[in-house]
Amino acid sequence: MWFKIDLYSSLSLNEQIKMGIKESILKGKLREGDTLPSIRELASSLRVNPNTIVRAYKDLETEGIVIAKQGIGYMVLKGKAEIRRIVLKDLEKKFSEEIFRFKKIGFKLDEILEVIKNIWEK
Amino acid sequence: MWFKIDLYSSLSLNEQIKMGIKESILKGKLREGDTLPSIRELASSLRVNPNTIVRAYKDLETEGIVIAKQGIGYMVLKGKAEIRRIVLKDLEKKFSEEIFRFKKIGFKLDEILEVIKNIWEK
DNA sequence: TTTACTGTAATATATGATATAGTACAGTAA
DNA sequence: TTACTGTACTATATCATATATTACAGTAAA
Repeated sequence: MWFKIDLYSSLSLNEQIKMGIKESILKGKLREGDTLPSIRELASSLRVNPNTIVRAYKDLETEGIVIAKQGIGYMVLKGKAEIRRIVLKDLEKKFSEEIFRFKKIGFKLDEILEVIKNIWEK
Repeated sequence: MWFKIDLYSSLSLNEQIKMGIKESILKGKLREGDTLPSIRELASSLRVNPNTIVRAYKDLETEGIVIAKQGIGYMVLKGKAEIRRIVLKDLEKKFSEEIFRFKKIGFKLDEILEVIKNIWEK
């Protein structure tokens, strides 16, 4: 498969799978119009329960990234550029609450940016 | 009390309490040498189980921010400046994994900084 | 039509993290 | 002695996450 599961990640399996599919699109391993690996196939190759794949695929469908076709499979609806935008939006949502907390406490934007740069350089 | 608990926060009670104490120091409501509210007192004022406060206080002690004194209470060991540094380090740790993921995928630092700025301006 | 794939649905169970409940013990100080 | 402190321990509850299992339904090719 195009990505692997890290049992020690802070991300849940569900999130890792969704991210894995998005990354696959970004890397060009999946393109608009392609079908995702079947639920049972991905489940067995990642050694994960099929229900877990079902949930991830449905979430991706809700996000508008793929569409389900009974008896056929899941088809990719978005290309690289759109996924880039979506993923950056995901990041924004994920960091929002924490950043606001810091803003409220009285930290300055530059201090936060500095933290990000520090992480980046490691 | 100097802070409140948000039952709908994405942060656990434990994390909210630890953050609440740190913020209290940053706001000058708690100073080096002060004693924290007693475990039972804070538990009842936040309407939270005493065990939850115990855990939070012990975590703060592990971080070196307070020290326990049997029969007396918990005493604050750090001032504003040190807490500022600690809290920024906390942020760095919290964001690291996610930022690295983006770096690895091929995003540029500037794109991430842009996301942070977007959040900040809202 | 049969076969072998697809997705879908539903119920039950397991696990771990988090928080609660309650009781008992130990140190401090007035 | 009294009334506060922190500490320790065991039990229970809740929720999110993931697993296990079985059954049903759509698609396509032999």
